[in-house]
Amino acid sequence: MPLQALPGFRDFFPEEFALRAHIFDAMRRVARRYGFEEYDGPPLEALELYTDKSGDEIIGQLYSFADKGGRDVALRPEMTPTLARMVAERANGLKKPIRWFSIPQLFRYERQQRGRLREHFQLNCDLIGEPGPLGDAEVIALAVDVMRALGLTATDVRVRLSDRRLLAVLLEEAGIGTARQALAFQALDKLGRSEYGPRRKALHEAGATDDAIAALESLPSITTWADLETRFPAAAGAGAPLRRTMDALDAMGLGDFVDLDLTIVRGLAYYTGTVFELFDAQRSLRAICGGGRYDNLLDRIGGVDLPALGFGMGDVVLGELLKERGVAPKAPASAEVFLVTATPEDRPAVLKLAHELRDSGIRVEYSLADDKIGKQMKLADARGARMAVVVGPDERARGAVVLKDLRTGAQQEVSMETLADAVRNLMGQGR
RNA sequence: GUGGUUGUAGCUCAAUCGGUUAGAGCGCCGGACUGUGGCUCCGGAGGUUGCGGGUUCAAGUCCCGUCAGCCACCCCA
Repeated sequence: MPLQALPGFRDFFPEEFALRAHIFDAMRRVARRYGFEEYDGPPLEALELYTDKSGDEIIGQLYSFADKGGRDVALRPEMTPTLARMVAERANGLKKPIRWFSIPQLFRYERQQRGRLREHFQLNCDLIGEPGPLGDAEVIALAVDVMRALGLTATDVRVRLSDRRLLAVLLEEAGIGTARQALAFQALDKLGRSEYGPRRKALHEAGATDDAIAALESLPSITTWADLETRFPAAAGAGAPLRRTMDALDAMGLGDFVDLDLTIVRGLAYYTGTVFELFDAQRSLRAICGGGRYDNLLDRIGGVDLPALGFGMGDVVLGELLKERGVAPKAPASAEVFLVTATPEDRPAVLKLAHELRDSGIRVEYSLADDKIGKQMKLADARGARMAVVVGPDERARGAVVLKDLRTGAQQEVSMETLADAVRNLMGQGR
């Protein structure tokens, strides 16, 4: 066996490529529907773009090396620094809010697992220059609509939504101040999992009281505004932006997808407000999508002080979910019409007709060898062709061919001049 | 990076206690059905049992290493 693809990298055979194209297509269609414009940047960047000011979380698993000129470079692990640079370059000339999206291939060097490779494609949508909660709703709605465009419903996929501004106040009220906030965020993220134990201990050692820890542990049980206002009457004000975001999603008719979930904090340190993740409803896969508001990041990276928010949605977990839910596309028929020669003398007519059909946009194939009709028909069938056109001497003498519907088996004689029309006519039926 | 677990045709799997030439279904290729596909029948190709070492008269099977997949951790784009 020849060399395989590197660990964590994928070969896309036609069937897999069909799934990828299906996902990309839904992403593009929906993003454009929201008025987002597509952009891209280089897949290889200077290492310092990531080590400098970006979140330290990523640099440990950068896919980096020295190029032949001795430059330290890295395959991009995320799109945000590139986006920040590009926006900063033209910030003055761009009408706000900026709505941009991209589907970059991203890389990271780490041990692969299911749903987590060394390479993936990720839809990135960012809304820049809008501080208000309607912007948050807009971006979350976009993510949800990609799910819907792919045939997923509120019983397949859930949005878990929180807000760091609200969390900070809640923790403060519970007796966990800003000094211990990072620890508390980590603990919150791990709550209910086996790794929570050590975080709890760390919190305790950092001086958090038993009451404060108990309050933190009760946050997952808060799933409605009523719960929140009952438990933290004084903190409800800090939840106002989040509430307006959720109200907007309700008004759009997408409320069914959304759960208030105070355990969502996101790993990246730069989030400053709304944070959200999309999961499969059964929670058996990793996150499909994650994002939030990062109002200070553009200033830090690009030197342009603009509020912003966005999300990343990877193709790997999403593809697995589509297969699991049975909404992945079947590989499309490679040819719609298959032309068959009865004798070698029919070849020129087949070539002419095939080319005319192709010119009119129909997917056409024909046997390249002078096989017997039966064998050519077998190939037509294997290709999934909707119909076959048999070109033989008898009909050809009359300027006609036989058009056969491979689904019903019915066939009719059609003049060569009207073949394209007859084909289109037949394709219009059924489907 | 750490720990656990699994590796047999393209795919899904079989092979007694360590015992002849590692099998089957599907798929693929070819043929029969002689101007018409699906069905059926016949034939064929395809394996260094992931790779390397060790134990043994004998290894797909036991041991060690390694690589790869999966799971958990780290981390989570």
